[in-house]
Amino acid sequence: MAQPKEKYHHGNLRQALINAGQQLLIEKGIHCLSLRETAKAAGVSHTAPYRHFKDKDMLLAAIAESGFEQLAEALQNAAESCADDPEKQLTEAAVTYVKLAITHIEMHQLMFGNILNEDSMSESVLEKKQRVFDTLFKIIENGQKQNIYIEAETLELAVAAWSLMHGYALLISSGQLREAATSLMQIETLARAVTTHLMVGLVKSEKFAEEV
Amino acid sequence: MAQPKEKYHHGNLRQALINAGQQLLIEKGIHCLSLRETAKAAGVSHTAPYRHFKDKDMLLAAIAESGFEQLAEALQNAAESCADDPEKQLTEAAVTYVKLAITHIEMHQLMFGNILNEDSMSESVLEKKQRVFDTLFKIIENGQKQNIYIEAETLELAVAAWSLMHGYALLISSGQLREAATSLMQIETLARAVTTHLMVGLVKSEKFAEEV
DNA sequence: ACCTGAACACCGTTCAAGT
DNA sequence: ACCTGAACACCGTTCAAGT
Repeated sequence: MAQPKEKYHHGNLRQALINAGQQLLIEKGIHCLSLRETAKAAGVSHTAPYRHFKDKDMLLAAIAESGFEQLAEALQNAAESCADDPEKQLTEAAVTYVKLAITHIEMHQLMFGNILNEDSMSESVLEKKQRVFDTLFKIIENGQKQNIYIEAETLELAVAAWSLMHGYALLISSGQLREAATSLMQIETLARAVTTHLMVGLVKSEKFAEEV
Repeated sequence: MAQPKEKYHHGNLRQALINAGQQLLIEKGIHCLSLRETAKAAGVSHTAPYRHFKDKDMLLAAIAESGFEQLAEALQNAAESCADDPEKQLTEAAVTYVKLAITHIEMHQLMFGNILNEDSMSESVLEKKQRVFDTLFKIIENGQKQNIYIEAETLELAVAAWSLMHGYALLISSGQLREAATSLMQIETLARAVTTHLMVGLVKSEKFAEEV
């Protein structure tokens, strides 16, 4: 009785394939994740997945779905842990984003590495992906309401913040910043520094005082 | 006489393979670029490339090399076009970076999409890659010398700037910002806005005046 | 030295066939 | 309905063999 979806020989082959695929992704990397091996790991023939996914991309998107969910939730938690301090909210969100990205490099690459085609994402995947950006957007919006952030377009500020943390995470995870930061602690410290630079700006404020 | 490297039936099979590969990369995308097709396009058997490249990754790295070179040069030109104005230098570098990334999406993805293994890059590739970051670093350094940018670690500021433009370019090229900007003009406008936000900061400067 | 062709162990996908 | 096995057209890589 338990679950309503008792099937052929799996309780739920769809979910079993997603789990097996996620496991393989973590263990062997995105470029060694094959449909055939995923099916084998789930104990079915290599054509069985086609009962549940139109093609390989659809399986990958389904695997990424839980990643988007997890990321949105982590950002949400980070934001809620310091709801009274918008600046800290943004810093913590950035650190959370970067940490999650580099501790789940393969998953992050699947999610944001241009591997998934937007067309091969179901509505529920797109919705979860959107939630990631929405969380960030709300942090900025909140900071503007509390009169901490400048009154520019919220979207512009959110894109700036997202670009910064996303770019930083990718530069780290692709090894481009190996000379600047290697240990997890250095990476986090640099992440905080970089986020602060965005909040405070690169240009000397005295200069603006002069100009204005 | 011309070139010293007159070979079997190609003047220079190595270069012919790089060119053919680059062509295929642009036409069909990184995931449809195969060694076998590249060899075929260059008019040799599918095993001939192994005379010139240890494996497929080495061929890909060689293709990316010219991309790094081109990018470093474009950034250099952008910087030189306004050597007297550090703020403009950074904005123009960012716009140049983003433009090049999105007009050569496939190449940019090969260069920065975590496809190439650092280990499978020759010294000359690594050196050209480094030049990209160096150009950016020098723009910041120059701005600091001219007393325009704050006196923090140059490396931190350069990483912030690079993260921002890199993240923005990748978010654009992977379609994550389709709702925020679609046309090339919108993309450029948003790039300028985002770069300005980094330079000026998200946090209201009055707030700092109060605090200090 | 430089290139080829056959061979190997993999892919993703399709399709007729089985229960 | 759900799954299988053979088949197809691709991969990257190795290796003995050709000139």
